[in-house]
Amino acid sequence: MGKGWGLTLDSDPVTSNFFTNKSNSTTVAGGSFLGLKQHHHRDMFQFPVSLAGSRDNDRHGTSASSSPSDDTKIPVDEVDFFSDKKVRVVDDVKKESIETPASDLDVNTGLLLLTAGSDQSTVDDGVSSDMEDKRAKNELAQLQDELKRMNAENQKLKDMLSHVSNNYSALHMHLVTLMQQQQQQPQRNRETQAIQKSKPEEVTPLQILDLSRPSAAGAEAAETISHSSSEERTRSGTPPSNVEKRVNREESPESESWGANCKVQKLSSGKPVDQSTEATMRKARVSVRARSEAPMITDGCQWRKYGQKMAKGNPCPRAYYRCTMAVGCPVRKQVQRCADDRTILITTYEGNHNHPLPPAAMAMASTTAAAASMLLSGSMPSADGIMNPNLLARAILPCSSSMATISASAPFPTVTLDLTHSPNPLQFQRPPPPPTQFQVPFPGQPAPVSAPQLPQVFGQPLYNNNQSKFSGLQLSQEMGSSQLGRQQQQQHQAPPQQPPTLADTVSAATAAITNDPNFTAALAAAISSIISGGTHPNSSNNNHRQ
DNA sequence: CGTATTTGACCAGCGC
DNA sequence: GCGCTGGTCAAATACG
Repeated sequence: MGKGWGLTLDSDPVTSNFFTNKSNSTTVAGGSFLGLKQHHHRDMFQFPVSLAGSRDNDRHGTSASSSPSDDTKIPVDEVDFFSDKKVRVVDDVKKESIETPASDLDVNTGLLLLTAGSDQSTVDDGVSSDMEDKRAKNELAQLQDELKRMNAENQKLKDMLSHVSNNYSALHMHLVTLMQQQQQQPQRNRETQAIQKSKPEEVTPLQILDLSRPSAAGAEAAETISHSSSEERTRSGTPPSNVEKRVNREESPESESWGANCKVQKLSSGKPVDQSTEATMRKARVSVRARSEAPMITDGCQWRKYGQKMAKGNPCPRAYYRCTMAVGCPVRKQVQRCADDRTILITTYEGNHNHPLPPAAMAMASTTAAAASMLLSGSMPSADGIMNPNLLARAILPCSSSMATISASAPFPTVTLDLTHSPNPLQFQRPPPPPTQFQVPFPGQPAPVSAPQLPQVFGQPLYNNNQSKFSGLQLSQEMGSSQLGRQQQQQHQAPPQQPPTLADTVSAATAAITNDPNFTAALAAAISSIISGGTHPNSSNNNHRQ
């Protein structure tokens, strides 16, 4: 297992790092939202907010810039800078006497005032030190005000993000629940009869199928949304293992998926705590096929390898991981390369997280949870084992309705999200990375990615401390760092689309967060898509469309 | 030295 | 019952 890409993620990188300054010493003092923006990100996305603090950053960037984008920006910044300066020098005379409260512009130019003042002093030494002190104090006060304002703004943005995140989770889970109900309506009678034949005291299909537990999404808000259903499930108490066994045995084994159901049975009989819930959660499997040179795809979670086996029919070993983000998290995953195409990495998830997840993990977890939920809701208790694939596909990957397939022959109900197809040939125009690299550049990295660079997730540096495994999520391959430009490209290239549904919006946000190499872009896209509810600002989603 | 990974052993289910 | 297979455990090992 390669060590180079071992990464960890803060429990909540957005709230703990992203809105604070502790992570990046190179950022602008003052803690502005843009302060985290690094030079190589600059042309990827910019919030439509103009903060004074970014100017110094740009100035630093201009000193040793070599990229074309920098070249184009340098003169503008310089001109602005000095034009402000000129104005500033003239204004100094007034300011010395009246000490007016600082406007935003004043704060911005106040930094320049130091330079201007010093320059001026070389020309005119007659300015009294009293005035200098006064002016310096004034500037200090302005800066402090600005700092406060920035902090308040950061706090507001933080709150907004939290709110949006909660809303997203709630909406997502609500959608899943609604779709479950929609799917269950025509089947309920038949399923109930079937179950009652085998075991009359068994739990109802609704209880069995309720996989909308928000743990996979990791959001507390979602937990409250499905609180009642979770309670019901817990109170029901009856392990659905019998139903599972019956269902599983109706399906023939498939070499590429998790095989026997022995583990579920083991779990059901072994541990007393929450067995029914866990067993129910773990029987659904979501397989993600994605192209990746990395040994594992990034899903935002921390995993620990606990086993490796040679699977039948595949020369590549199958690795077993369990989630280590929380003690006792039941989520496991298998990672195996496709026998036919070694560049395809098959990651199979099972279970739902019992702990909050960082946004990076939420994207994948909620997607897989939705897939598992709807898979089970449509197929698990029924004999045909098939739900409406279009509905599932649209709900999971609305942008790639042909890429979500359901394996009816798997020993476990398994939905496969095939993310190996790229509808956009532009995505493959970039030179292929070295074998040890990830195809998806990490957020915060300039493209192309080079392996030794410290990867970042969502604009935050990741600690390369070998605590866990992280690599590039391949939900959409070849997402370059120039995300915004590509998105704009894709907006033009994308075929005519149906009016976006809620699932579209949710998945768009998910995909954006998951794929985007620049968290600010992804965040903005997610927020925008959720808030606007239909404009698809993140056309990265269109990567999946065909 | 603590933690993660490796890898052989072990267990259970399933088919013959 | 036996062998095959998938999945997990845990001691040994590697690594920082």
